[in-house]
This record gives sequence, structure tokens and C-alpha cells, in this order.
Amino acid sequence: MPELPEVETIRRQLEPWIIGQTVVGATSHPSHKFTPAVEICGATFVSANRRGKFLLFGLDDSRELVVHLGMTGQLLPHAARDDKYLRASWDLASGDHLGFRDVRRFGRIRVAEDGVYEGALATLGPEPFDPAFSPQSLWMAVKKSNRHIKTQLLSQRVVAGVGNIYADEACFLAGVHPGARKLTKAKAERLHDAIVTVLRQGVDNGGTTLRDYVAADGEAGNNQFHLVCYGRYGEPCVACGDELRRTTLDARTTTFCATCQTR
DNA sequence: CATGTCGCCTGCGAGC
DNA sequence: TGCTCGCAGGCGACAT
Repeated sequence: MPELPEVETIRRQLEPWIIGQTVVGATSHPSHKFTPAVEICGATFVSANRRGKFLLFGLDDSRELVVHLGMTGQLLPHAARDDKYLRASWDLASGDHLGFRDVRRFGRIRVAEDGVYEGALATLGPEPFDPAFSPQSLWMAVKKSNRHIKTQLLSQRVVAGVGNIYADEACFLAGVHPGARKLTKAKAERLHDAIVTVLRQGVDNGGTTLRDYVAADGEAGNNQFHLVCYGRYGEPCVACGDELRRTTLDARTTTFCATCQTR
């Protein structure tokens, strides 16, 4: 379940390796989710960027390779060519190759004209580490909607890159009930700071590996050892000792502390 | 437009 | 041991 910290870890590892590499061949799974992979034959990678959970690989022909990892996507230099879960593969002029492995096929590959985006990528909110994401911007956005706070975080429109793990962590850290629909200014500030904190910690720890996530070097992350809320229902709250509860919020499994997190 | 629901996918672990 | 079934969950399509 790659979220911003996992995607950023992959980006940082791929950037020095992929820039300057020219695609000389490509194959893909027949699903339309992956077939655009072959459209970049002949192009050379010139940059490796990220917006939210999307990887954006700039090409030398004013296009970008857009990759979303979905739930189980992995980008692996030197991936085994006979891997049954390989959904796309790019052969590079250097003799190297890059594989997109995705067991559950929730991932997606697209090719866009530079900066011309569609779908979720086009309506993405500000990057969490950008000044455009502020206590004020969070408060204003939340004020406009009636949806549960956690659901708004997952929408990618208030801030980009937050998924289920970091949403639970941020709400816990801020003392915000995930099912709240409104925030005071003070709580918006705490939630803003918590979002930035948990995402930065995730990046610093190389991402969270619970099941499928590995970085581009094939290594697992370490942030799973630092989670204090996500998935820990039944365990005592690290702050007050009461049992963390599990609930379903807008079809998402949610863990929270009913004592510490208030509406 | 805002909001809510469903389908996409496959491996895994619990329960029988 | 072997089977079924629920669960994991981001995003797009579609309905209200």
C-alpha cells in the first residue's frame, strides 16, 4: 500500500539510476492499465518526480511516464523477466531493464504530455511539505465539506499522498476523531502538523512495509516499527492505555482511540 | 456539484 | 489437509 513516503523512497532510489537511460524496448500486460508502457520506446528519461502517490518520469520528448503503484505495485531495476506478476518491463540502452511488478493489478501506467494530467492526478491537493499546505488551507478545505475528516484526507484533494496508514496515524497524533466532520482552528493546526510529522517520519524510515511494499532496491522499509495506531486495534493506546478500537469509516478499516481522539 | 456505492484484483489467514 | 470466505484498499465509473 504505497503512500507518499513509500513512493518518495522509490523515487529517490530510482532518480540517479534512471536519468539518462534510453528505452529501447518494452512489453506490457494486455490490460489497458498497463499498455501505455510501450509508448515510450525511443525516449530518454530526464527526471524523476513525484506528486502525491504518483511517480512522474520526465522524458526528452515533452512527455512523462506516469506510474501509480496501486496497492501492490513495485518498480524494480533488474526485475526477474519471468516473474508472473510483471505487468510492464522496459529495456534500456545500457543493457539494464526496469520492471513494474504488481500482484493485484491495482496499479496504472499512463503517458502524459508534460504537465497535462487527467483524473486524480489533475485534481490533487497541495504537497504536504509545500507551504501551500498549511493549517489555514486545511481548515478552509475541511470547512467546505461535510465528509468525515479521515475520508477528506484520503480524497487527495485537501493534501496529496495520504493513505489509510498515515491517515490513522495523523488523526491519532492530533487527537482528532476520524469521524469528525468539522475542525476547530486549533484542531486543524494540530492535524496539519501531525500529517507533516507522520509523513516525514515515514520518509525518514524508508516507508512502511506491512505486506508487499519494497523500495526499488528490493529492501523493506522500517516505519512499521514506528506505527502507534494503524492496525493496532485491541492493543492499549500508547497515550492513555485504553484499548484501541477498530471501526469501518466510509468502507475503510479505521483504528482509533475513543478516549484521546475527540470530535 | 457533492456525496455514496461498487468493481477491480489476488494472496493470505482464519475457521470449519 | 483442503476448502470457503472475508479482508486488504486507491481509484475510476456510475448512481443519486
